[in-house]
Amino acid sequence: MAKALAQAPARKGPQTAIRIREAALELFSRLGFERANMAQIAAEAGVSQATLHYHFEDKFQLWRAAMLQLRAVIAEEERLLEAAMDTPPEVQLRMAMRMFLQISWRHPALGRIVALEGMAGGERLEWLDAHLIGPRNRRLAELAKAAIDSGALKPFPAEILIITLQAAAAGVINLAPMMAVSFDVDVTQAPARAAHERMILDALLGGLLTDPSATT
Amino acid sequence: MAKALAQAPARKGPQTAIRIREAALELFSRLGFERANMAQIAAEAGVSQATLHYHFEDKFQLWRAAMLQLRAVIAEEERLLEAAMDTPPEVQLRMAMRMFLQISWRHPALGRIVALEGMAGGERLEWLDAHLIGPRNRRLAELAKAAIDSGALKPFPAEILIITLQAAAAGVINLAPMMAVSFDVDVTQAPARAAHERMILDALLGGLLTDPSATT
DNA sequence: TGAATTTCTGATTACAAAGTCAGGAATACT
DNA sequence: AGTATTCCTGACTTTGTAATCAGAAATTCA
Repeated sequence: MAKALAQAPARKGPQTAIRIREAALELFSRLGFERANMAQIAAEAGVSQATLHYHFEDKFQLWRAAMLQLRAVIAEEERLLEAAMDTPPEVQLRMAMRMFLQISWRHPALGRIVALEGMAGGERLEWLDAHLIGPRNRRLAELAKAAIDSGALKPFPAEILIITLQAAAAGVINLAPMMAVSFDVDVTQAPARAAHERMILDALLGGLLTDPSATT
Repeated sequence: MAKALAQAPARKGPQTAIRIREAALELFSRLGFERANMAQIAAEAGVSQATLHYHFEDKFQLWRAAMLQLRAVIAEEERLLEAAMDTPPEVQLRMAMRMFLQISWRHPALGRIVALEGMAGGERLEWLDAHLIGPRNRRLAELAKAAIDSGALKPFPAEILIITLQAAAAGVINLAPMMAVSFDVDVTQAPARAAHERMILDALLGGLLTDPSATT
């Protein structure tokens, strides 16, 4: 009966595919690839499990399709960064981190996916590197290198610096369940988010700069 | 035949239980709870799968037993911290972070487990909070609060600060597979580790202090 | 209208992985 | 020696889950 209502257009194709991808993204990011199961995703999307296999060949392909949803987000970030190409690298880096924070709060799935697959290794990480995170990581590392060469950033290995900054920024967001259990703190509240952003951008990034007052 | 050698004492009980726990810890931490399977763990430990169920009731209990192996490590850290109770809180915090880094490099399992379960939530996180990470987290947060009250640390929310610092420190270690794929960098090499430690303790922690030169 | 196409589903299959159990082998106890 | 106990195993059962498939329902097109 609920079905009859939603099923008014029998060829509701693209719409259901989108719902499936959204449900898949949510569950994959919250639970990881193995723990998220097709039945759950189907239920979340309001379709039968067989429908998943009609739209997507197998679980891995569904996962990739869900990941590609995130590309639009990344693309937007890249567009904004391009527009600031002529500013000094340390300013670009700060902008990039600010965008990373905004994106991470708006799309916590991204950070969780990267953390999950980035720890595990394997074919899904290879795929992520090629399609989502690799180009971005390498560009940020170049930015850090440029900032180090110009003397604005302290001379730490650029790759380690970039990953550490991102891990610091995403940590509190990814570990929200632990923050709730250990501290009974809800970090999704606006005040917590604002403090978090200041801490990352001013204190931590500031500690990496040779002259913290320069970009503030 | 290899069995006959190792099996000299037929009641090799405790020894095999230990081997099982070690294998379980390694696999659980590398793959997470679901991806690690009993057959793998049994093979790694050199026993049959049924033996796992002889020593441990089920998979969850085996997981808990493996986690308890890590308690000794944590306990050592706590002991060292107790000995420094009379130093200023910001110095204690720096010590704690230095120990956290050492422990994380020596036992990468810990950080991976915390990241995996801390993102997912659920009964395993509750258990970890009660038995492994909760008391430690809360003590570090108290330390941070004290350092903030004394004016040594910038006034960010202590809980967020502590988790961010740990996430920053563990990030590069946990994400070693991603560092390898994205940058072709092996962060387990000594130079990378030394740079990482300086970055966390001096630059990042320094950025959180009101007077970075105080504890260096 | 009626055939063809697209979208979706219930029922089923295939398989992997957790968990059970009867019994064998070594050792300890008397 | 003989019995009991501990430790371990191969074979089996059960369960959870991905994947398949024949066909139903809706829609489009001729």
